[in-house]
Amino acid sequence: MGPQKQSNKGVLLDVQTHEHEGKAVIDLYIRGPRVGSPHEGQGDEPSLPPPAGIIHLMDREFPPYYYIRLTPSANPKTILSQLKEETLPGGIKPLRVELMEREEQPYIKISFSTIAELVRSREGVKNYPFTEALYEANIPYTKRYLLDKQLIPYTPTEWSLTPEGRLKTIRTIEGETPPLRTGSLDIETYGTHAAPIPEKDPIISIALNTPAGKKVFIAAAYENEFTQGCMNEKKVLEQTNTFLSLADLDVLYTYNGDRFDFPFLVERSHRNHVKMDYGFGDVQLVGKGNEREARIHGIQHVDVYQLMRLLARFQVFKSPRMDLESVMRAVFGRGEKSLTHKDIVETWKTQKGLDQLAKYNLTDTEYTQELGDEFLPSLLEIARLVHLPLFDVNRMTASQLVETTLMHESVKQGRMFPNSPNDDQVRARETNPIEGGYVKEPVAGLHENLAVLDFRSLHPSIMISHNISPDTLDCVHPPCKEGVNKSPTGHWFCTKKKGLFSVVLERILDARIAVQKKMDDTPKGDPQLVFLKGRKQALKIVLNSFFGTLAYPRFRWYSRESARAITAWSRHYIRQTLNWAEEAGYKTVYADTDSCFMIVRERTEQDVCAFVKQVNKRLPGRMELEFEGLYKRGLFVTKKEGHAAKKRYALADYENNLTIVGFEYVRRDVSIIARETQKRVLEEVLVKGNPERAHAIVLETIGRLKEGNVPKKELVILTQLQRRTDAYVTTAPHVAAAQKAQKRGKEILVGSMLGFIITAKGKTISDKAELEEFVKEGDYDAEYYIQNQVIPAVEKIFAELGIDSTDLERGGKQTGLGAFG
DNA sequence: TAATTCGCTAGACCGA
DNA sequence: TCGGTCTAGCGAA
Repeated sequence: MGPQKQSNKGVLLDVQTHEHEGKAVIDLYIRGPRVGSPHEGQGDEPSLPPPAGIIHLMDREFPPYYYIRLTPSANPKTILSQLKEETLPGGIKPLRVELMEREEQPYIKISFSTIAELVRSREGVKNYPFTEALYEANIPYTKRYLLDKQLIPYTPTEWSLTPEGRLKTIRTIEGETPPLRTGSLDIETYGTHAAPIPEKDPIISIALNTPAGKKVFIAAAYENEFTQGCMNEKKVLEQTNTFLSLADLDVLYTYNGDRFDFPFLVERSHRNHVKMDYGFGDVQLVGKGNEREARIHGIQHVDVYQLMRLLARFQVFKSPRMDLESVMRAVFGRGEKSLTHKDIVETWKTQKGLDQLAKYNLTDTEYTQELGDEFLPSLLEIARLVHLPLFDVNRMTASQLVETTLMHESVKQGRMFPNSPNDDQVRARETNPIEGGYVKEPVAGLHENLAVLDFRSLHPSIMISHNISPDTLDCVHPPCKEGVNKSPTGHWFCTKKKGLFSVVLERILDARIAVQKKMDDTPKGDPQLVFLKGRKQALKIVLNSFFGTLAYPRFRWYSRESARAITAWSRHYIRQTLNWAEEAGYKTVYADTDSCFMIVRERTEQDVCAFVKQVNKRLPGRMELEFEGLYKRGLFVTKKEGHAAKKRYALADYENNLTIVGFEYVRRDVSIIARETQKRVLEEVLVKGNPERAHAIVLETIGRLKEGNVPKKELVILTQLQRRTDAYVTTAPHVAAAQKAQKRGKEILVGSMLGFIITAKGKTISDKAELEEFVKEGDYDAEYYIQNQVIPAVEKIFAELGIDSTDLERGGKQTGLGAFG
């Protein structure tokens, strides 16, 4: 451990594992204090960085283990001595066997020298006659370490060593975390195949964006201020290694590095006999189902593509496509189109336009960097919350975040984790779904002076207020049975002892409120705000994930009755609120799960807020109704079948901002021409109060379509291909378009977003559908876009205003406004 | 191998 | 050619 002896404090960055002399060893990567600082971003060579800041500690005293739960008839002591003597099936000798108690149940804790032995032992141990079940038998080893040691990554950490230099203690301590050093990488490859193949196609350039400078290494005789020409691929790879080592990063961003850049880098390095080493260790590609993950020793590889997908799932931002440029535009409102693979092939063939190639290569790293830096605070907060390295949380799903958080609390409370369900249990759970939230049928029409109220974090607040948790469900105490936590479903939750879920949720909710308070107290423009915003975002994400997992059939802590109780209470409280509003003299026009719309009439915002206050007095615990806003106008439309449509409405506030919910305008599977026309119509109707103008806009759009000069990009319909094209029962337009493209030799991946246009040629709509790239400008079915896109998007709006739009159906031959006006 | 249910709409498909 | 039913996708919360 050597020269770091003087300092035993640092920031824990990563935990990994390796095997040494037949023993599983934990590797801890800790950022020690940086001495001095490198020159930032000047010149073409990174200047020498400070002395390597990463400390590598090893813990050799943490054997992997799991628990055995014994059958009721088994004698724990006898079995303990038996297991101590015995060699397990497969010739495995346990390292340690101990008897222990959890929640008043005896368990045997069985430890092994290596992870491989633990894994191999499971089947045999499971089949012993005295074994009822194995517990905590498939917890990843490094996660187990963080759980048991209660260590939190990215927080200050202190450790001590024995005189022999072995790790004695390690713990998380209070203190500030210094900012992380981040950089980004992007590669370009050359190949004429449909998709690049690492075994065949070379890397032609690599761009790097680090605090020590920006650089493109290109395998060509081309140089400029940021580009260095290299003789060949090997040289490009070697230069990259050197540059990255000197850049001394904590975090390296890529965009899809897991599935593209790193598989390439690993394979091409191998073929060129170049050792990949960015200053500390090599790069590992870990298979995970059909996916791959690229893990770099000592540096956190944050795949920004994975991160953006995580954030998109939590609706932090919305983008129909997930490529770098689309995401940039969705998040920052800017982002230039990158070179296509075809452009790159052409450039490389002719060796003309290398400046462009280098520029785009570098631009992509800049975009990746911007996105990464923007959301790193959120990711860091999640990492701290669930006590896992950035690398792991970067690739996690909602249920994994929740599961990990609950595991930490379980360890703290000395509880055993429930086991994951087997396939039969999953199937049984799937066939028995729970009832969801309440949606009130709206009163169709154009309303004036609307107030919108909503429950702040509805499900979490119900869970906290009624102590809902699988471990408090139907507790044994008689008074609880008829207490305040008796749910409308008839089940009840303990009123004496807080449950696992409630404890965790309350902690997160309190943290979120504290962050909000800090934000309110922080002056505008303070750089601290960025981090606070990120933290708040992260807390919200995790907070909102708990309810869903309770009803998720594969979840360890699945509890149908808990989930049912939550939704039953949610329906109860929203209905209750609607009633109270009516009693107070408001007319309620709509409600969906946690929100409530009512007509204010002659009352003021103060009146509404006073009403909200009254409601809050009557709500239990941490439940809270909030005043969301006041609106000048709101529109609900009638469906084809005559009832008012739920989950679609439009609002205009007193600052003339338009909010559109559920309508075609927000749907990616509708053409831009239809969406934009709908938005303009809603704007005229709700914001400007000018329906005649709205009508004229539609006629004008229909005219443009008929003339045949609407550009392609306004006609594209986006739809995701959710399975292989041959796996569909019916051939929808996007499937038909994909099949045609496949016949032309295009490779189409499952899950990809297809952009298609309804052309003039063909009988059915599917016949006419072609992927955008195969359609010439001007080749579109004007009738389709008029009758099936534009008119359906606007006619229901006009219908609510009493405007006869039958002239639209006939293609805008007439211009009358019918009954209106 | 990883959160839920509610709801709308389209276009294909099928039988009369 | 019609009308009903089913498949599929997407959004709200």
